[in-house]
Amino acid sequence: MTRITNRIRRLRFDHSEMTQEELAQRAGCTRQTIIALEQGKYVPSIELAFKIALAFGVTLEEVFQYEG
Amino acid sequence: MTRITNRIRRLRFDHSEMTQEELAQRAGCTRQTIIALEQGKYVPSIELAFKIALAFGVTLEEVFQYEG
DNA sequence: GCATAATGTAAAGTATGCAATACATTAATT
DNA sequence: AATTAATGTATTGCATACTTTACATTATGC
Repeated sequence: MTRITNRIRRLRFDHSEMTQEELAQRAGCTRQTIIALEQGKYVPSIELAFKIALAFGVTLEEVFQYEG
Repeated sequence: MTRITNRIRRLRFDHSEMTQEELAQRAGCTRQTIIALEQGKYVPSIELAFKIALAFGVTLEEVFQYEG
């Protein structure tokens, strides 16, 4: 019932097809976490959300959206 | 060891001294959660962070900062 | 066909966000 | 001084983010 969506998978491919592994390393989390996030299995903490946005060089809102 | 800070308390006073109770109601959480957040006792979920930003009418980054 | 890279699935354990409840303290007003 | 509003402290409990480890599947290239 969360209202948070993300564009991680799309952003990965927009960024020269960055692999899940590489994104995980850049964001300082495990590959499993990236997989789960892409599949919408859970919503990241704010800290991880910021790190992922940083890994892509975009703002948090460009990666994660709140569907009010 | 989290690197997340917030400006909730300042924003409350910038918004006609909104009380913790009123902010809690607008954000859909309890007053205890607002208190704990202001005291830096924990970091909110992304969902709550978005709701708080909405309550103030600002972006998430204007409320929460990642100290890289 | 085989090797390798990329992605996916599964399960167990730790840490913590947040609610809920109850009580204490500090203004501010009359 | 007494009342009320605002803020703070403390505790219990549940849900879930995230890690770790291990194994399975699906490309892609030689």
